[in-house]
Amino acid sequence: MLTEERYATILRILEEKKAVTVVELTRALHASESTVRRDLTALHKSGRLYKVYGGATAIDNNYSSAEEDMKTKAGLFNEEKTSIARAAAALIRPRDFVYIDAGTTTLRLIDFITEKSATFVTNGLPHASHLAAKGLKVSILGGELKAVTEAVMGPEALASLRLYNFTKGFFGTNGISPGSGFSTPDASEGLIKRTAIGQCAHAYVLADHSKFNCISPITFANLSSAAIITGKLLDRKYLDYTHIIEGE
Amino acid sequence: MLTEERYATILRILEEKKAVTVVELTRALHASESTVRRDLTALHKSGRLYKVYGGATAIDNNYSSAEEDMKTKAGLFNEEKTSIARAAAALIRPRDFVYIDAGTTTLRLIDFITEKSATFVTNGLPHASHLAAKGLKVSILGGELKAVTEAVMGPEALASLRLYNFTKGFFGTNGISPGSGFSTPDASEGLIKRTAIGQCAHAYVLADHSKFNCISPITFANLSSAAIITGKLLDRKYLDYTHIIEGE
DNA sequence: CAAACTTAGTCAAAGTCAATCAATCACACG
DNA sequence: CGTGTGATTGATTGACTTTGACTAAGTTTG
Repeated sequence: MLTEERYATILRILEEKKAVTVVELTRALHASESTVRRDLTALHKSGRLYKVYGGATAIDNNYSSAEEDMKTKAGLFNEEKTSIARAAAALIRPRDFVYIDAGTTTLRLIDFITEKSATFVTNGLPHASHLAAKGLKVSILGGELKAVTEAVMGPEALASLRLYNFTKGFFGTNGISPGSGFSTPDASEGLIKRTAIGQCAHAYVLADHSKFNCISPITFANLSSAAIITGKLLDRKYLDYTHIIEGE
Repeated sequence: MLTEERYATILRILEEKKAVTVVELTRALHASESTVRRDLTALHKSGRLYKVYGGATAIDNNYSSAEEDMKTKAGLFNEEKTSIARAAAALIRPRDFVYIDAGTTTLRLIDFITEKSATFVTNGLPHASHLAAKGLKVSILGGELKAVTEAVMGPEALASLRLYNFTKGFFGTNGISPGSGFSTPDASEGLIKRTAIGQCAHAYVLADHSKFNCISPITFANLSSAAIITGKLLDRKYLDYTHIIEGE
């Protein structure tokens, strides 16, 4: 079987089952464990799945580009995310210099921006595109592009980030926990987030309630380094660690 | 069997199965492995399939949305532009380090790229997006975004451009003339083009016949600094100034 | 904390590749 | 009718890529 065929089969299985073990794949593909592992490594590198101990899982694919409307409307906690985006956009003041992190939550934020005198910098391709379409001043970070998320990553992005001093920054996250702070599944993504947060006078993390008490592999900041903007705070203990802004 | 018959058969099988091995094709075509390989190489070069190790896969342009089709079909000199794009894409060799200039002509070029081992850098947002969707290695220049063209501009873009040494670069133009060389209407755009061309070992300007003997305000290169890829060369005098590649 | 399992890395074997070459064929020309 | 020319084909080659088995190191689980 061709390499590409195996890739396609693996991704098809993942789409269906969301998670699969190496052993299951060796049977499905009639290939050796070594080959399956190599395939998973390649697909992981190109961002088409997450490799985990013992197998792989489907990408957390709330990211998207073109068919944004369709996907977001189908997305989870849609109302909550909208109210979060609205609350975040309200924080932007005249002549602010704002960093917007790649990701769907922050993408929604752009729709609610009304402040025309602010300047924006982002590492998300769709974000840059939307901001420009609204007639706002926008720059994009340079660097390698990750296919799935359409986000700019890598050493070049990090270097150019360090030149900026943002007044405000808006970030997405996959997990929030008192012990592990804000965390994300991808290492290079985490590195960008960590660096960007360091360049912001005020950092805000946008998170719906499902992200609380979750831990992802890579921590990119501790709780005290950013305020959290969320829909409805269910777990009051987070008030001990950082400032919380509730939407609506 | 005639060469064209084999081509047709291969493409028909691919359309149905999406992937096929060389061995399967030798049986289906009653031809030797050498012949099948030669056919695949030819079809790959002309952008009608992807050659992969062990066989070939169908081209999946699932990213080219209906909207885009409309746009491209509505454009002027559509056929000529397609053949220019095809000829340009065929120039990309394994491990090339390629710059792709923002603009619609170069955007079309991306559809025909079959070389997976090359690395791409671009200043066009849609270009980066398409390249990434095809699973190619791609970086984007950092800098300010121009709203209309979705192209990255400005001092930051210039600075990061100077770090790269491209093996090949593909550019659009608004005017070509013996006296004023290649020219464009926008100053900052011209500056980017000028700098980028300087970083390319081989530069190619893609231009349909309507661009010849036109002059735009800003000259970004003289004729000798880039080869011209065009559909059909009407004015033979340009052969005195630079190398010309005619599509189809 | 030890057994069971998982992993990245190395290696030889099998498979695949582009390049070369001689054989074949069609066609043109004298 | 024979010879030359160019195009196409299939066999062969040495170089390269992929594969699966094995191993030593690391991780999970009871």
